[in-house]
Amino acid sequence: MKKEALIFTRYEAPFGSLVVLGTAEKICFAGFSEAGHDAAIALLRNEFPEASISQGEAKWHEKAQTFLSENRTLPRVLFRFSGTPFQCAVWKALLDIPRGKTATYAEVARRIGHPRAVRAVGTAIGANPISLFIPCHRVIRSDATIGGYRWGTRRKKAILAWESLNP
DNA sequence: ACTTCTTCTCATG
DNA sequence: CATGAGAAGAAGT
Repeated sequence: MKKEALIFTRYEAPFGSLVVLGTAEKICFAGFSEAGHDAAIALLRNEFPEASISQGEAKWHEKAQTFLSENRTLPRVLFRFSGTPFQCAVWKALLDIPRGKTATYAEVARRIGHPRAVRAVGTAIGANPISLFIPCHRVIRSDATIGGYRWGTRRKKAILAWESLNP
């Protein structure tokens, strides 16, 4: 199988160092890594063992930067979803959450037509490879408490705070 | 009234 | 088969 060429860029955000990975055209992964440059690469290689990863500036670089500085939403066509149909449905639903707002897991479940599959939704959101850009951090529990977060609940709070303080 | 516990639910590994 | 980034209702304090 031919190795896919993927490009990554690191960004500094108020809530941590972000690593964004994708093809020249589309973003397929985003995560946090404070542990340093090498650790970031290791993380990416671990997520995509079959890809050849190098640093560089892809087409989405400018938009990603705009997103971080102006806190805007990215068009979903910019993302490359890889996952089960269920996961894709969940992630698309997340993109419809207005910036600065939050939704509950139950609401997301209802939106995709499985009102009772709240738990499954939680798992699917947790598996989201493009954190931050797909606003998984905007999803909270029904009683308004912060649920879990793949990158730590502390970070989840930080992001939410940043979003509300940044018009 | 508040806290804990029990049960329901469903995609995933 | 067991588990999870949940939720609603019951039971106990």
